[in-house]
This record gives sequence, C-alpha cells and structure tokens, in this order.
Amino acid sequence: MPELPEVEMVRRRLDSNCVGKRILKVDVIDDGILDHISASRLAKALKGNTIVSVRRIGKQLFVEIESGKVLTVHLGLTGDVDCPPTLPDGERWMRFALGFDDGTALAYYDLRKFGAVGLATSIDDFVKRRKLGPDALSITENDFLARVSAHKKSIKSVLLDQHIVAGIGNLYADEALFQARLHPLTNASKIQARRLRLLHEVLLAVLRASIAVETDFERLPSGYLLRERRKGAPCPRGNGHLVSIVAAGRTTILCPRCQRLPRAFAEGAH
DNA sequence: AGTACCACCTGACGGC
DNA sequence: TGCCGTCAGGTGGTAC
Repeated sequence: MPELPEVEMVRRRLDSNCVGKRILKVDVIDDGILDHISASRLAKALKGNTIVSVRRIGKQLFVEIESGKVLTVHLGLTGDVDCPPTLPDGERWMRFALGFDDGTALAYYDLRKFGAVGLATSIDDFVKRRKLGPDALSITENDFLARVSAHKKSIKSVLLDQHIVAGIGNLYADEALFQARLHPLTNASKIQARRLRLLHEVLLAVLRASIAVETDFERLPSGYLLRERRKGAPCPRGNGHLVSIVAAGRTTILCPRCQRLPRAFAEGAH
C-alpha cells in the first residue's frame, strides 16, 4: 500500500527504532528483491556498521550507515518494514532482515516482490542515476508548476511519473485531482497556472492529512475520496456517483460532475 | 526525446 | 468445494 505517506510512516518507524544501532547480522531470505547486488556483497558492506539516519525521497527510503554508504529500500506494491524485538525466522513474505547489537531487528516483507533492497554510494548518486524527481512534500510551488506544465501527457500520468515529482501513486493522484476538480485526462500543459497552484496546494494537504491519520483512510475528514474510493460510491461533495476509467493504464476513480474535461483540454487535443 | 504499454510476482475475490 | 479469470496502491525496459 505504499505511496509517500505510507513510506513516511515506515521512515519514522525506522528512525525511532534503528538509528544508533550496530548491524551484526544480515539475512537475505530471497535474493530476488536485491537490486543489482549479491547477498554476500551487501552483507559485507553492512556488517559492523551503525545506522546513522533514515531518509526518504518520494517512495524511496535511504538508510545511511557509518561508512557513508546507503542501504536503499523500496516497498514496491506490497512491501513493509517492521522493527521486531528479535530477529524473526521463517516468517511468511519476509525477504530480508538485519539483526542489531541490542538483539532487535529490522524485517522487510514483500508479498509480490516488486520492491527492492540495494546499496548506494550516496543518496545524491542514487537520485541522479534514477533521475528521481523532487519529493512531493518539499517541492516548491514554482518548481511544481514548471515541471508539471512541461509535459503534454495526461495530468494523471504526470502525477504518477516519479521523475517529475516523487511520491504520488495511483490513490493520492486520484484524491488530489478530485480535490482540485481536475479531470485525470486533462493535458498537463494546458492547465492554467492558477489551477496548477491549487493542485499543488491540495496535494500537500492530502499527503499531510494522510500522515496525520497514520494513513488510516477511515479517519480522513469528510470530503475525501479515499474514504470510499470505488466505482458507484457517492461523490464526497454530494454530486452524484463516482465512476471508474482507465488513465495512464491505471484504474482511476473520479466524479464526472466535479471533474469535467473541456474538449479542448483533453489529452492530445490542440 | 517523449510517451505508451507490458512484464515482473502473488494473492484475494467473484462467478460458474 | 474448486477452478478460472480478473484485479491490485509500482516501476523498468522496450517499442513506437
């Protein structure tokens, strides 16, 4: 379930449970989740190191260690990281684990194995190599406007593109577009500047609200699409019912009355 | 270069 | 009950 708010919850969990601890054991249960590195090379780089900090850009986690190297962690579609009191053994879906000097552990779970664990020279180096865009919570309004309006594809696929802005996934894209009353298929380069400023503003509000309720959508204020995001559910503004379309190849839920698509603004129109 | 599409992997769910 | 098709919140590579 991990988009920016979910990954931020994991970051905070690791920050309060792992920083300052020394890695004694590196347990690679399934090397299919390793990102272009062997289990032995990763273990060698990590063992004996103390964890210095845990950072996040978009959906990407960075665990910085004493040596200066960085353990990179991505949760994919179904990943999660836990900090159990002892090193687990044989748990379902556990793919990777670290054992610390105080007996506690870090355990990485990933049912579908779309996630990845790797090693980087530095956060900057990783960001450059992957061309990762600025984090959705930190990007300035001007940068957001410039980056988003530079693309002619649909606003939905722009929001999902981690090279443009990092951290937004299918669900939060739908929520932000609903809040900004933008149709997902609107050509991003044709959206007025003031509407893009609104989109930036609601995007920040949505991400912050989700973090505030610890990503429990049921606790979101009324008026949020995420409380009941499904085809046929009532529009949170009371404007009829939600529908489902495919945008950017993904299931997209919207309110056809709140989110109109002017013909001239459609993707591909000119 | 920019955009569109598929594959990667496993499980849950609805229909027959 | 059981089998089958469909769908799921991400991303990288490949093919236009």
